[in-house]
Amino acid sequence: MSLFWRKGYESTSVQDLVNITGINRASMYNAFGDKHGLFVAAVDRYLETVTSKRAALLEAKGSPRAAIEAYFYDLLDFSLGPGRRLGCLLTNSVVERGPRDAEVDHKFASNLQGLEQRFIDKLREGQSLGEISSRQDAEALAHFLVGSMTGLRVLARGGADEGVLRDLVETSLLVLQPGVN
Amino acid sequence: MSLFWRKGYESTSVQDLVNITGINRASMYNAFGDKHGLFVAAVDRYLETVTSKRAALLEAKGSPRAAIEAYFYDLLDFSLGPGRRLGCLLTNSVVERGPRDAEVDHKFASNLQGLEQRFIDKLREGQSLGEISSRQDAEALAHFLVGSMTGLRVLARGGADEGVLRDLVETSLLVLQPGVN
DNA sequence: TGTATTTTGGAACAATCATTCTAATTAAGG
DNA sequence: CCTTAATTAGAATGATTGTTCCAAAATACA
Repeated sequence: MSLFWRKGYESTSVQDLVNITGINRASMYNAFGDKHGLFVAAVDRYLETVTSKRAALLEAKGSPRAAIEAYFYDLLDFSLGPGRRLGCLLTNSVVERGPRDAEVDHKFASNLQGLEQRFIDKLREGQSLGEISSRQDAEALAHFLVGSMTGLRVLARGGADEGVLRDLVETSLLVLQPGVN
Repeated sequence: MSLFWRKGYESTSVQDLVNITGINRASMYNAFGDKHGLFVAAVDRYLETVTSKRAALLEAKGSPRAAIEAYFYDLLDFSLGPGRRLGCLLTNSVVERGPRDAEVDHKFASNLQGLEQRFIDKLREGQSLGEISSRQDAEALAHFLVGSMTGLRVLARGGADEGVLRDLVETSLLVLQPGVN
């Protein structure tokens, strides 16, 4: 998973994977079928561990807006960590392989849709509490947040300065602030 | 350029390039040195043609906010075109190769910085005219716009629905709207 | 303990990779 | 037209790719 995350699919050879895991080549093929099968398994593991842990922040009781903010700041902190400017494995994969890998394409779409739905729920909740702006409907805001998050991940991988990422997060969250309707 | 745009660097073989261009292998190596040299030339050409043409929209006289809006809607239209869900060649390249390709990394950073500066200029202008919000300084807004734009490009490549991209653009532009300070 | 099943090391595979070479052909310049 | 340079076709290079195979070692299970 780490290797695919860092180097992408094509640039990671089966030999690289054998070297870093210490697992025998034959065992790998026996367990995962082929390189692509192992790759898909790595992406799944990524989603189960890294991504879904952060998504849990969106389920927190209490202020919906605080939950969304916690989500974004957690992502920001992670994106800034040393040696962690890797972006998102799934996002990287869809950029590299999306058009030619239906499985990756589908995972990306469904993962994003799932997140979007969580956003929508929290946004609606926040709107009815009056702590989130109702200038736009929850769907539009959720689409906006998904786009902003995607930009954050890619800019992080691109090596953008901390200030850029921070401004992006802060300004995006400002959109949620209720003002004059 | 088209091939690298569509398939990325690693998945595009020199043989593919020979086939599609009709140029002899030896001539290519004579002109560009190696595959990477040709790739860099393709990225440069992309920036000169595709990207800089859109950047020119930001130089338009008249309303600065309208110029920024024109820029984003032009990008949106292009991103939605049939067979055009390719994202941005430079962004795709930095995702695939950034960490291991200093040249691509540098091009990405300097290109983004150039765009950011154009945004800043227009934003300042708009702020002094009162047609752009002064709740945040121009730098923060520019960083936000750069991030939003990056998200748009990546989501487009990921095959996101038109509505998602449109909401992302509209909501991002709404941030510029002056409200109560 | 004895049998069945996995795992291992490592060779072998054909295909493809980027790159270089040679020799023939075409184009350019005066 | 003649010479020099550039371009071509295509073979050849050695390295690396993903994948398979085989016999030996290790493990699991009864």
